[in-house]
Amino acid sequence: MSAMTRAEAADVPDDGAPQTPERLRRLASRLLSQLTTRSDRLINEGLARADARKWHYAVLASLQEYGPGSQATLSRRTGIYRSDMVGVLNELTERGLVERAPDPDDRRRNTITISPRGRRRLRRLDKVLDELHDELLAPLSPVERDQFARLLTRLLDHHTRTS
Amino acid sequence: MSAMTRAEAADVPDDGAPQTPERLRRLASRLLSQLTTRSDRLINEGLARADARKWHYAVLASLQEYGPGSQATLSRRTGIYRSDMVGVLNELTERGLVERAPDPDDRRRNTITISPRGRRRLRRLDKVLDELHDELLAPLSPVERDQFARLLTRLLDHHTRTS
DNA sequence: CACAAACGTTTGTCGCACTAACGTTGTCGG
DNA sequence: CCGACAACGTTAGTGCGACAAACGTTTGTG
Repeated sequence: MSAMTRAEAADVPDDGAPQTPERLRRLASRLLSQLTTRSDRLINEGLARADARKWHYAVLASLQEYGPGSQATLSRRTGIYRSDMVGVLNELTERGLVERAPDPDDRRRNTITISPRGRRRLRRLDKVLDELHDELLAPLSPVERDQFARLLTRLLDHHTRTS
Repeated sequence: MSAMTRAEAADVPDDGAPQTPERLRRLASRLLSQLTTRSDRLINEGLARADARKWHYAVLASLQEYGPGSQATLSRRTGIYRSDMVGVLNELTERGLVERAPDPDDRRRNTITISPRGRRRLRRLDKVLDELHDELLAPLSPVERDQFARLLTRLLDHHTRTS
């Protein structure tokens, strides 16, 4: 009970390796959040270099694939909260990537439309994100990347149904 | 260019399904952060019910496995920033789970020691976390859980070496 | 002995998920 | 027809996690 305490704190000079406790190394939740921290940083910095944020991409992709929609619709499709959607759309309109116009059929809504410039931007961001994901998933083979994505999708699906 | 716009915003009443764009569904970074959001919430709420936070677990596990250490050492072992470590250790000492005493050999440091109560708490939290991870990984078979953990570990390792 | 480095601490920043509240506008049941 | 209610866009604010900056104290090092 007292023999093996202070094993490295005084004796061993702590050679480089951060010595993560095994309990933590095995914890899926921890692996997830740690990896996500790195991943988010990687993606955010990459997108920032292209004057974009991931929310921009989400909105542009949604508009491209499903056509125009109200802010609330976009909110549901992208998972961005409607509170935060306001700012995102401000940024996108500033850059001329989308257009925000009041919906004549329902004057509570704004109709958001992607612009030609927005489409070009989306294609650009597709490339940027492709490269970034190559970096993110570098240690994995194509097959493993697929496995990984499938596992993530299954877990995410389960926890969104069971919300 | 105008035929398929407003495809669902007006015509279809948007039946339940949130219609996530395919571009987003395939994005590993997005899957990661979405899942981590859910995972973090699950874990945080579960630990909160046991009057704990995940940082508590990290520190207790580190102390148990490697013995006492200074706050800076703990910081490196757990990945918690030294700025935040202060508060965590306050909470842990308040609950009598660790002891913080000035190190006589180096008066800059505090030596943090786990208490018997801390050890009991750690065992309790082991159980709590086991149950929570069962919920988190529910859709996966044991083999798949292992695959998942290995993939995460490999990715994380890669991005910590290449930090 | 001067200087740099490590330690613990306080304070603050940034991004993200999320809540609360408000005024406006549409819907629907009696 | 109207009164209750819901949806919309917007503003402001909360909580949390990761992190930077700066400070006084203490300790090794040239």
